[in-house]
Amino acid sequence: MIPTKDKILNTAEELFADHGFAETSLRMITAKANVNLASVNYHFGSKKTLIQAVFERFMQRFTLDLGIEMDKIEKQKNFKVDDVLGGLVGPITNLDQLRPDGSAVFMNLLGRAYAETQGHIRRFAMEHYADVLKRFTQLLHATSPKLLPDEMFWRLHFMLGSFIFTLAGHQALQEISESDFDQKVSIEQIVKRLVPFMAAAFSYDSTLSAVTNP
Amino acid sequence: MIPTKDKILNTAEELFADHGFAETSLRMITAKANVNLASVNYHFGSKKTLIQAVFERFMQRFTLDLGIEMDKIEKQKNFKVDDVLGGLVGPITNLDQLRPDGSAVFMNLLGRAYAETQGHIRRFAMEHYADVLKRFTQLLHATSPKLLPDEMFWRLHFMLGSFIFTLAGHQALQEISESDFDQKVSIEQIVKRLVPFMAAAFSYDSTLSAVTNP
DNA sequence: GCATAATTCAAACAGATGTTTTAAACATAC
DNA sequence: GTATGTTTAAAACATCTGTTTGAATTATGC
Repeated sequence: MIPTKDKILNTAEELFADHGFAETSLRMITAKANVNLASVNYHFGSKKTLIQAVFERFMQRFTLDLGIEMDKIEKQKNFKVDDVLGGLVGPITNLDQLRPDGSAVFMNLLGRAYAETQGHIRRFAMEHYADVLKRFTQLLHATSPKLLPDEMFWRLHFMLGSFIFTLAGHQALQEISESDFDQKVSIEQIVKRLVPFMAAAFSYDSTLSAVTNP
Repeated sequence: MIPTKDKILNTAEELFADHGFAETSLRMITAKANVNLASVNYHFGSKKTLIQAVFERFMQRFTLDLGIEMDKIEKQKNFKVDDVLGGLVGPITNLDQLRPDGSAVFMNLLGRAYAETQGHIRRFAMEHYADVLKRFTQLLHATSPKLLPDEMFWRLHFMLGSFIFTLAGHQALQEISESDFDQKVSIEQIVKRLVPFMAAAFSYDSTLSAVTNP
């Protein structure tokens, strides 16, 4: 028998990813999970903290795996941008073994969290991501030490946008890809396409403006 | 005296951008706009159509300007990726003359619309953007005719993600930039930094994998 | 100036929301 | 087996939501 607390988390996770936070009511969750309405407030205190709890499960696993991946990269002597960005593939796809379709669900949640109103999820997530993101930034910077800090900052967020946006909306993109090109793509394949694309952007030299065409 | 309909549109626009659609109630709008609650349903029918009306004002101007920009580029004989992407700068910044902080507001709305639940705004927007986006795609493809259609598709959406995500969250980024680097940046400056970055990504050749480092 | 239409207004509507309450059921320990 | 603490249950709570109503007001055309 699955504990009530877990039943709530599992169902909330699914519904949040599908419909968003504001659009998912506690009654929708408790009805689908077959638990009492009051149990959410009993176990989690409020809806807000339930949302954070849903995030926490994913983040723990993700940041753990990402940290390990960073360690590996750090030990390499001549790692490149592609290596650092490629380090994201594992931690993302590993979420699928945390739960069926885990990576997809997490990316949906992430996208929604970023568009969130008061940004309380964003703030909450940033606290947990802070150290990992810092290591990630440092490794990236090590591959392109010539880049000025402010340029680093912007490029990092440009990339972040592409990642979150693409993966949060991957369902729609997958459907289009299948109907237009007969290509059924997984999240892993999307990320693997995205990595060299962003790596090329990241390692371009802004001192030579782009006049290097034949 | 500003017509009630416009008062509603102006205030709704501001609140939607600041707080999101679901989190902005008609009572918040009508109170701030100093109009009667019922006037929203009288003038717009429903909240849903009000949201669309808010979008429409921006989209008309944006697509118009973007079309003009495309015409110019099309007439050049040897336009490059940077030229096509650079064509976005004008139409975006022009929104500031449509209304104070217009580009910022519009980008906020766009970001929120993309995270929207049922995607009714997304669908609505896509209908209006369809032809412009198609021209945009064609011009981009013309700069890199070797790219296979599916690779084109993905790169286009990777870029779209970077643009929308960055510009939708520009306020936070601007604040960080100012506190960390003492650099006060405008949306125009962000876009102008983003364009060569994405251009470099877009024009990278995936047949030669990235081994072209010194 | 009058009739007609368009707009504004206050009030109420019906329903959904998160949260709290109080009692019942359950589990655990002694 | 009784006492204690934990969990579930049904119901009510207060509040907020978008929308509708019907009368009052204002503007428009003649």
